Amino acid sequence: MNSENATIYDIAADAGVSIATVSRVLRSEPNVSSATREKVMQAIERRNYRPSSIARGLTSKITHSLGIILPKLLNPHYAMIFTGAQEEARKLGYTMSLFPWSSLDTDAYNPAAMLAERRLDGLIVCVEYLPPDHDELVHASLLALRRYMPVVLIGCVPPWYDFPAVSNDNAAMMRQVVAYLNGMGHEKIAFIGGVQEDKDPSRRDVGYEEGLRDAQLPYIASYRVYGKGTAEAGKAALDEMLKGLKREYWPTAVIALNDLVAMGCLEAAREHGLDVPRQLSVIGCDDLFCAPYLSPALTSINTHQQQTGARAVQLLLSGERRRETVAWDLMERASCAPVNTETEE
Amino acid sequence: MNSENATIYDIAADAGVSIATVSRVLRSEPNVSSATREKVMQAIERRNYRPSSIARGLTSKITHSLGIILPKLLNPHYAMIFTGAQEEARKLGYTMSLFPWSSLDTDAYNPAAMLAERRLDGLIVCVEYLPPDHDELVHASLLALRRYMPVVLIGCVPPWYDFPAVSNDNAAMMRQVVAYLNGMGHEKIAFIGGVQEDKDPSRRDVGYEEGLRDAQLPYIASYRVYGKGTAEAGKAALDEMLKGLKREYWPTAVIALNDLVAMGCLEAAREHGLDVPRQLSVIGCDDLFCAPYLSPALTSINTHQQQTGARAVQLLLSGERRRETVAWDLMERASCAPVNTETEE
DNA sequence: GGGTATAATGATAGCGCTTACATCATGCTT
DNA sequence: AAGCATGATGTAAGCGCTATCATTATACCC
Repeated sequence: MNSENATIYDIAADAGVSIATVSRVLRSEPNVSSATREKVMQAIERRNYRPSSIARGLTSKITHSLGIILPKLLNPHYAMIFTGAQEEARKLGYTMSLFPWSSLDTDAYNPAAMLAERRLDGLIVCVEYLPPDHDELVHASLLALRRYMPVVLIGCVPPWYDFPAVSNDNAAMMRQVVAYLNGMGHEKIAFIGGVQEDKDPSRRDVGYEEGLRDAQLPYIASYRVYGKGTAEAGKAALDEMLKGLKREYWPTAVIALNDLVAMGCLEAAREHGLDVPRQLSVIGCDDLFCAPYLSPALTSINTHQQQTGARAVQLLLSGERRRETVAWDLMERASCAPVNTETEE
Repeated sequence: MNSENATIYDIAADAGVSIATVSRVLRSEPNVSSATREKVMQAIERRNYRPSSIARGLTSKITHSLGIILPKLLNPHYAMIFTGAQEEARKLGYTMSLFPWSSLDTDAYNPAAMLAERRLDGLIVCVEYLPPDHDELVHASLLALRRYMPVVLIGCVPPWYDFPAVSNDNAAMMRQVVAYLNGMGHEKIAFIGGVQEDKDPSRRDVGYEEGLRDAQLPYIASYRVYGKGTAEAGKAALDEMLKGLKREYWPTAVIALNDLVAMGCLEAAREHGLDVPRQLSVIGCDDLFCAPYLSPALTSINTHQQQTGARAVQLLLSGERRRETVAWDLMERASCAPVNTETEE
């Protein structure tokens, strides 16, 4: 195991050439005679030689390795982003390492030190919804990271950040969702968001408001609550909303920030004896792999996270400094239905 | 962005010492006077200097980076393993990179070349259930990888492989599951496995057989089918089983290889108009995050995958060459219930 | 106080590559 | 046949560290 590997000197000696020549064939430079190239290739083959990316990196300053920062892979949303990014990186000959970190808790473990020592060729940072007062803090962290390597952002990025980024047009997405539900006759449409609001126009909660306006529906504050974006939080949020309203005011549709929250909503609806979708339509976002297997199967938005991850890698490596938007698809399933016009109960 | 970083020479010059001394304080060697150490620390602070792990790796042969090979992160089972491994690695000062590869398709993209160039300090390989004729192939691939770095395996490892490994005692686990169901009165217990059987005694399907024997139940071949371990496959497998049997012979309980398969089973049961758990108990394995949110909530086995990942890292870095087993917990939820003794229909 | 163990520091040789730059055959030009 | 691009190879200087010596300063002993 781990027997000391051959070096470029060994190959040069074996092939009877200088290390510069070996290096040339390794990097497939043009000016090498085919006879020499052949000799070298054979020596490489014979010793099963692989150039050390470490040594290469020291000299050439490029390490062919990227990093990605995200809160947690256990959330399939991030697993999709990671997968998309990782696959794209691999295709381009890059390795991808994970540095878990949530932009929500800026005080916790900070990967900056570890990142600074690794000489990565680039870094992708998944930014979570930020409470208003976190904007500055997170921005400072990002600037610090950028001192060491190029950075591309993914997610809900405050508009004033001067970073290349890939995201969905969340507001437009939510406007479409509201229109979709309204098209089925829903007028009492609730929204269960993530952390508390701020004024970022790219946010989903803002899109929800705009959607109501487009549909000429009143904005009812009680229909809009916030949670932590988890299933438990989603369940608690809907539960509280229902408990706080007389039955006649209960919403007929609820839009969840993401599928985890939607799962919690389904659970809460079940506990309140609400039939989904007959009495309550539920729509999620992210289209997690389990969405079709919930009951009822969850209508959701496929946000093409893998593509988002892949694009981020492309931006990173191309050096283009711009913001991009990825399309989405409404996945119609059983959890949303036209509003029930028969008398309830 | 990416302004050329300070080097050890810059720090040495700033602090008025030699690079050897700077290196000493970096590695917190004892023989440095506190005055000198202080000077150096200040220079480091002032220039915001971080030693290059690349250069370090070249000299010291240790790169503080590990790799992990697994089929796909989109399967939460692997996301859990990765997370456990990654977190443990981070705690120990190591970075973790992902190399996707399934031991099932040995012919597809092979990460060996990329791995050989990276001078990783170790590699974790998640081995999937192997069809009999794959044993040798995969073993050869693993030996090839071990030429470059230490390897620790996770998962269902053929007993004759001479590699350190971490896994569950799958057979014992399945024996317990059969006993659990039998204890609720079930006698017609089906099993939906992964790839076709072989004789590996650590496998879940073998444990299923043993469990039946322990309970003095007959082994009925029609109750045991195989799929690909996905939700779709699970659904198709149960569907076919039911279609192939007269209703009176339908199993009253089904054990799924994992939660994905179990999700498929729930779906199939729904389509066949079977009430779970009144007419059919379903039990999964892995305890995915969505298990409690399925309906009915899925009874499953928590196999502590994160812990498995963490242990693998510990074995890797400690150099211990042995096999380990991780405990599991039965998570009782609503999808399993005592067998229904009333007349059906 | 001369001699010796010990702590503190410096000089320097790699680690395994890439990359100017130098060298040396070739073949073509005129 | 002298002159010169051009192609093919070699030489050697780093890249930013670690690690082994060698060297010097400090302390301690009889």
